[in-house]
This record gives sequence, C-alpha cells and structure tokens, in this order.
Amino acid sequence: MPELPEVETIRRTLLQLITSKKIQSVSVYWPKIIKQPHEIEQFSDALIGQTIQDIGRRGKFLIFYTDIYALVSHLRMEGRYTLAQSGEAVDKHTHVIFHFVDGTELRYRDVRKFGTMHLFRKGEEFLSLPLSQLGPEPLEDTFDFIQFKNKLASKKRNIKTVLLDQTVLVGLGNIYVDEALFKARIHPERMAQSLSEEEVNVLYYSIVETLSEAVKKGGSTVRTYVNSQGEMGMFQLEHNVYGRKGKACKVCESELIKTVVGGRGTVFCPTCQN
DNA sequence: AGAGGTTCTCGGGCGC
DNA sequence: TGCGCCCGAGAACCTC
Repeated sequence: MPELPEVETIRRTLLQLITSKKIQSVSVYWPKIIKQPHEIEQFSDALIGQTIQDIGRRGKFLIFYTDIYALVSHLRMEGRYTLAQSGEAVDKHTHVIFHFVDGTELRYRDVRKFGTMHLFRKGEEFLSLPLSQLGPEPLEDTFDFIQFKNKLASKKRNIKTVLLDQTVLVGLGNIYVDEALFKARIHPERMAQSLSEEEVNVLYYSIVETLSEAVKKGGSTVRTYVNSQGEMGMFQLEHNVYGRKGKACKVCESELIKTVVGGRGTVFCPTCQN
C-alpha cells in the first residue's frame, strides 16, 4: 500500500490527531505484528504512561516518538491507522490498539497482517534494522545526484527493480516507480547501468517531481487506502500509467502495456518509454 | 483463480 | 573451495 506520499500524508494527519495524547494501555491481538521486543508484554508495558511527542517518517516507515521511545511502524500492503473512541466496535482486522487516557484510541488495522512494529529507545532507532540500511530521502537535500548516478552505474539489474530497492533511495513503490519511469520516458526493463548521464538526470528530477506532486495531492487512493481521517488522496486521478493497462497513453495515444518486471506488475507506454 | 500497494529470507548460480 | 553478489522464488496473509 502506502508509498512515500501516502505515508507522509498519514504522518501529517496523525500528528494533528494524537500529539500530546498519553497512552493508558496497549492491546495486541496479533503478536506477529510486533517484531521488537520479542516479548509482547514488554512492548505493551513499556508504552504505558508514555505521551506522543512527535511523528516522523523515514521512507515508508512511520516513527512515533514518545517521551523515551521511538516506535517504528511499517504499513506494508494494507496497514491503516484510525482514531476511534473506546467502546466503538472493533473489527476483526484490527490487530493493535493504543488506548489513550482521554478515552480515544489509535487502532492499527491490517487485513493481510504484513505490517511490522519495532520499539526502540529514542536515539537507537536508526542503528539497527529496519531503518539502518535505508538510502536517501528523495525529497530532501540528502538525495544527491552524483551518488544516485554512481549507484545506478554499479547495478546490473533492470532500472525498475533498482528503484524499488530501498537501499538505493527510499519511498518508491510499485505505483510511483511506474509513474516516475513514464515521466522520464525510460523503459522499466532497461539495465540501470545502461542509462546515460542525461537519462539519469531526467530520471532524478522525474522521481522528485512525481513524489512531491503526489504529497501535495495527499497521495493516491488505490483500493483500500484512505488516510487516517478516512479522507481519500487525489493523486490517483493523475496517474499516467499505473492502473491504466490497455488505455491510451496520455502523451502519444499508444495502448499502454502491462508486463511483469522483477516479479511486479508493470504498466508502461511502448512508444514513449524505450 | 490469482493478483495485489511490500519486504525479508533462502537457495542456486556465477565470477574471482 | 570459499566468498560475495545477484537473482528469482517463496513466504508472511486475506479479499475480491
């Protein structure tokens, strides 16, 4: 599910909704979501009495900062957060609930149960997995063109697969990688190291523009995703290729093709992207 | 029926 | 043979 724009939208929404709230207790109904600490009771007990101070984001990870902890949360395919009143019916796909002292609660719902949570002492969250190996943030100054170019030159894989590798850069998933490659007019199966400097340059700016534009629009709404207030993102209206298999390319009218690249469904324009 | 927005692990193959 | 890297497959789940 959420890629960088959706996670950023969720971060901003949740920040408004739960900052300064104090946790009274934590319920975990599907322990496998919690990857650290291994003992679920330690996870729940540690958070009792903690107050939400801030919410950060690193790539597709949300980071909830409390007084002394950093809770790192990945939504994978279908994870969702909602704020509810205690006492409201809990549906069967809700796996973790953070109960606040004010009678509201933050619920984590995840139909496929792929999402993960790791609890660290604040300051230690970047020292080990899952955050320790991540590449640069494409919307920050740390996304350096020269480094990006050198990284691509060292890879012997197709460009789509390389861009999905979160150690190369963070934030791109299956939707935005197809969109960025379309914008850059690059075929998803091109070998990364075969790209000219000019092509890498166009790709670099295509990634930045695609993601920042999507953040501005509140992300995409695809199937099950809505933000934490139940609002839908609007960027899907602007998709040029994702979800448009068989439709006409908005630039040249050619029929968009769907294939599999690196095991992922991939839509592109056979005329514009080569 | 099988694909789906994600990422981790594992085993095989290759080059040095 | 050993090591490192790369790649693809499979797994973690459920819904339509």
